[in-house]
This record gives sequence, structure tokens and C-alpha cells, in this order.
Amino acid sequence: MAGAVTVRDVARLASVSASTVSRALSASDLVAPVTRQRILDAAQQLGYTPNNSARGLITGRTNNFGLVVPDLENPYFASVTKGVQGRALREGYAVFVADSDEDVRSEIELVRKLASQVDGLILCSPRMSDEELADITEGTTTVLINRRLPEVESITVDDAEIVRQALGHLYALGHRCVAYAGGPATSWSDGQRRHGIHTALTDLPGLEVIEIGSFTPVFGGGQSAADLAVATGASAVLAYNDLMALGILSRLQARGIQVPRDMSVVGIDDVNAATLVSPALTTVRAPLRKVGTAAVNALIDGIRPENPRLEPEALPVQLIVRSSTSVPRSAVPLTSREEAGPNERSSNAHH
Amino acid sequence: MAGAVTVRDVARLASVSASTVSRALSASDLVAPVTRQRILDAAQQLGYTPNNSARGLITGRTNNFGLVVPDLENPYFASVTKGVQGRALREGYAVFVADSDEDVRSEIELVRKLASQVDGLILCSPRMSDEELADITEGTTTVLINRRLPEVESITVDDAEIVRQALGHLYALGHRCVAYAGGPATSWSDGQRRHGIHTALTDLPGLEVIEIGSFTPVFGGGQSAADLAVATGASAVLAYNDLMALGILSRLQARGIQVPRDMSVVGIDDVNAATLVSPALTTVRAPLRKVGTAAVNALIDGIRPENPRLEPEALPVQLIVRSSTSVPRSAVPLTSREEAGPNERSSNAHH
DNA sequence: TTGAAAGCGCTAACAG
DNA sequence: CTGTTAGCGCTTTCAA
Repeated sequence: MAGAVTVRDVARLASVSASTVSRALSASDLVAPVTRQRILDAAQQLGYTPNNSARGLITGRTNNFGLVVPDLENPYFASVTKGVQGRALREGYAVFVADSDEDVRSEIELVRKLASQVDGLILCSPRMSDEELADITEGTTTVLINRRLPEVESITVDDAEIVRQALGHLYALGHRCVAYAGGPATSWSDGQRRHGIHTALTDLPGLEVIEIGSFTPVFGGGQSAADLAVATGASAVLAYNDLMALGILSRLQARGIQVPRDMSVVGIDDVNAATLVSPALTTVRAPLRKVGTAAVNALIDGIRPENPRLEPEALPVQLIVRSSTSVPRSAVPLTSREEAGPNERSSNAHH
Repeated sequence: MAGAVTVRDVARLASVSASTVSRALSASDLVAPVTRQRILDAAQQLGYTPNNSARGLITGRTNNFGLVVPDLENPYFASVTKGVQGRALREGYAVFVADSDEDVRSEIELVRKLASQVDGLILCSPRMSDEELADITEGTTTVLINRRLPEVESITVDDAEIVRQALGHLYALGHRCVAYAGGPATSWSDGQRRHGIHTALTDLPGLEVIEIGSFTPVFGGGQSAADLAVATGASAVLAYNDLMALGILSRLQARGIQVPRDMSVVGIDDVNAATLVSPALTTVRAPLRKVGTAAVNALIDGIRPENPRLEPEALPVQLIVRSSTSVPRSAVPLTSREEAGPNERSSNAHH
């Protein structure tokens, strides 16, 4: 297609054999510098481009990666994709991106289709079951994002720390009753976060966290969650992610409930849109692009284990304070504290 | 990698020759139904997956497409990518996605890298010059998005109609002085839109459109544009795209200028984020995903010209009225009455 | 340091 | 309808 020019053409022009051309182009130190230069010039002159199919056929490697995400329009995955993309490219890999549209069946299909033509696969929070996942990744170097599975490499963020920082922030502002609007019940991250809440509570005496349910982790889910959050009487709400938090913000505004005066809102991720709204969203930033780059690094380590580039187990996060949080309306002035009994109320069990 | 099982293995198990297996898997009607079934069963049983490299080597086709976009985190391109993705997949193509990070050099590099391993390339508003573009697409089936170039297939939206609808809407509300916050001067679309403004004006007597400059087509660009728009005394502002409109909204709010009471704002594209803010953004929807699918269709037509799937020259658009536009403050009530002088440029400029 | 030869897995003539 | 043969463009032994 692109270039009908082959190694043989280059070889002829450079007066060497095809194999020498091949060597000059890959294992460059196996050929005499002069010859090598001559070959390079010839290749340049002819506009030679190696045929990936032929190369792949014999080496068994494609220099391609595959990435499967549930929804490219979700800014979370857009950022991760961007991270994967950039890093892969810098390492000489092109990447297939596939959008499963949040659907398990197409997810499986995509993995099948891609697995055969990549050196490694990055699966971003796939919906499929552990068994399907284990089954389908068999024989392909795979890295999971935001999900752990024995035997499979994975990249996650520090969910416990996310919750700790979010809750710590609200606690410091004086909030003592916080609603948690959770993500999908099947979500691995959501599980981690709910667990993190319980851990965090031991350090935050007097804090009560009310779990108001599981929601689809998008704008609409947040809108539904908002009313429930209000109904609990909480002075602040922590959402499973920014998209939900944005939905909460929107619904609250629609009801005339002022943020942060009447209700503080905290998101998770620090998606771009978090700064597009007003009040700008206070959130715990997850290093989304870095998640992507780390996944690529892990993949490369899996393929070429020589010089592994180490990554932390769970990527660090950071609270970003913006305008959607403040001291609660009912706050006790800092000077004369101690109103609610210390360590009195603790988290209610999830219903 | 994935399956070391080859056509020969399948052939052996099905007691046929390799070529029959090959035929059964592609030109299915060239082989006896019984044989075919036997082969399919054998393939299934062995977990056979065709080797794309080998197939590509001989057929010269890869069944892959490439897509180059400036920024995956920009929701505009995210949507286009999603469209490309979905359609390509349905047609049996996997797609390489490459993010050029708005950089010409990497754009060129990406095209080079991808061109050799795809059947077609979709280039989304590339920054490179016409010459570079023409040069680089030489020999590769290419479809351009939002840019026209002789000899190269392209998909665009109806920019003139976008402007007509946006301006028509504002005009109908009673606005007579509108600021246009343009996109990059080098942008093909922006040129079309400015041209569209002049055309539209002939149908909208008494309307004045003030072009306030060229801005980077993102949130920050909108923020800068906002103050200029206010300074013109216009009662409404049309932005080059939604991201800019969102920036304008934000800056206006920060200055205490109420939207839409003091100033109406109209965006273009109807990106997801347009509904995330309040007031929700009035905008002219461009069929972003459809742009992607149309590009894929065009690519397929270019590759297999047998049964072309026709697409309109420029994709249709639609005004979406939300809450960021209203009658201008100084509007003349429809009933009659003269409040401000005719042909006024009543403004609420704050300096 | 280089060349000759072999073959990766598949498909496309061409016979049968 | 099916088998045989040949070869896509490249890399990689193995000799020289």
C-alpha cells in the first residue's frame, strides 16, 4: 500500500543483501558503520517503510497495544486514554483504543478481536466477571486498571487515601454528618472506598457517614443522589466521582439549595469539568493520565522484564480545595468547640 | 502469541487442506456446507484465531484504521473518536487512536507511524499545512475532518447553518448586537463561520455582529473573550465552541454579570459539558459522533468503492435552546411600545 | 562483517 | 468443490 519499496529494493541500491539491510535497521551494531550508513541513506532515499505485517509475522511481536475503556466520552477514561497513548507512543507502540459502551458483551468481543494483534492489553474497569476476565486474558499480557485480580498485573489509585482526605477536609471544616453517594455496587473502586470510609472513621471522632446508596457514576446518577443526600440532613456530601458530584451540584442548585452555604459537595478524580462549573468543585485528584502511563509501563515490564520500571502499588492522590466546600451552616465557632459528644455517633451500617 | 494454532492444525483436524480452511473462513460460499461446518467446528475446538500479520502480509489489507486527533481530553474529539470507534468496529475494523497533543510535529510523526499499518486514516483538524498534509497523505486512503483540501475526502459540518441558527435565535429573542468570539485564526471552521456570519446578516436586518478576536478554543480562551464581549456593549455573545462558551459563562459569573439576564451566551457543538453547568448552555448541536461515523463510511467507500454509502456534503446541525439565552434586558416588548431608541446599542457595559 | 537459504501463517492462482 | 503450489516481506539461523 503505502510504500511498495521493500528491503530488497534498499539492498539493491546499497549493494548489499536483504539480510544486511534488515540488520542495519534493527540490530544496528552487527553491521559495519560505513555499510550501515549507506543502507540508511538508501532507505531514506527510497522512502522505505518496513512492512509491519511481515515483521510481525516473523518476530511474533506487533509493537501495538490495545486499550479497552467503557466510555470515551467520560472524561475520566479520556484522560486515562490520553496517558496510555502518550506513553505508548514514546515507547514506540501504537495503540488500539476500543470503547465498549459500558457493555460486557462487546467488551469481551473487543478483547478477543484485539488480543490477536497486540503485544499487550490494558483493560479499564471492565464489567465482565472475574472468570470471564481470567479466561479472556489467558495468553495475552494484560494490565487491569482499577481492578485487582490474582495473577494479573493492575494499576489502581489509593482509594483509602482518597476517602481519608475528602472526609478529613470536611471534618476539619466542621462537618460531622456526611452523606456518601456511592458508585455501582459491582465497582471494585466503590468497594474500596466504602471500606476506606470505615477505616477513616476511626481517626475522625464524632463523624457520621451515611451511605445513601449506589448510583450510576455519571451526571444523572448524581442528580438522583442529591435529594437523598438532602433528606439525610447531612451538611456535606461526598460523591463516588466528579461526574456524580456535578450532578449533585446541579440538582441542589435547581432546588435552591446553595452550595457550599447549605451543603458542601466533594467529588473524586478531578476531571477537567470540575473547574468548568461554579462553584468549582472541591475534589480529590486521582492522577488519571499517570494511571495510563503506569499501565503502559507495567505492560512493557511484562513483555521485556529486563529493566523493570517500578511503580507504586497504588498511585497517590491529592485533595484539591475549590469552592464547593465550606464550613457548615451550623458550625460551631472554632473557639468554643465541643458540642456534639466526642466519639458519640459512629457510622451507620449500610442498609 | 495468543494461539499457536494455525490453519494447518485446523486443516488436519478437519481432514482438509489449508486452503480449504482459508476459504471456509473468508469466502464461505466457495466451500461445501458440510465441509465448511466441519472446519468451523475444528477451528472452534482448537480455539483457532487467524494471524493478522500473515493475513495482512498477503492481502495487503490490515482491517485497521487510524485516527489522529489533537486532544482526547477535549470532549469534542472524544465524541468524534467514539463515533469513529463504534462504526469502525461494526464494520470489522479496529482503530488506532493517536493524540497529537495539538502539536504539528507529533502529528506528522503519528501519521507516518500509522500509515504503514492501516487501510485508512482519519485526520481530525490537523494543524499541519496544506502541503505537509497533501504530502503525508499521499498513498494512504485518508479522510479529513473539519477541513477541506482538494483531492482528499473530508467530512464537515454545516458551519454556515450553525451560525445562521445561532444568530437567528438571538435575533428572534430581540438581540440586535451580538459579539462573536472566534476560534484560532488558522482554523478552517472558524473561517467558514465568519463567512457564515456575513451571509446570515443579510437575512437579519438591523443585526450587528462584532467580531472580538481569535481565541484558543478552550475554556481559558472563553474566559479572556468574556471581558471583550462585555466591553462591546453587545447583549449576547456567540462563541466559536462550547468550551469557550463555558469559559465565557464562568468569567461573566465571576464578574457578577448574570446570564442570561445581562448577557446571553450561545455555544457551538453541544458537548456533554454544556448541560453540566448552570445556566445550561444554549448551543448549536453538531452531530459529533456522526462526524466520526461518516468519516469511517467515507473511508470504507474509498477502500471498497462497490457500494458507497452516501453522506451529505456537510452534516446537518440543530439549535438546542437551554437557559443561557433570553430576551435582552433592553428588549422591546413584542406587543409594541418603544422603550429604547430604534437601532440602539443598549448595553450594560461595566466600564 | 556479510550472504544464502529457509520459513513465519496465510491466501491466491491454477489445476484437478 | 478441493488440493497443490507458490510467495507476500521480513528476520534469522548458518556458513563463509
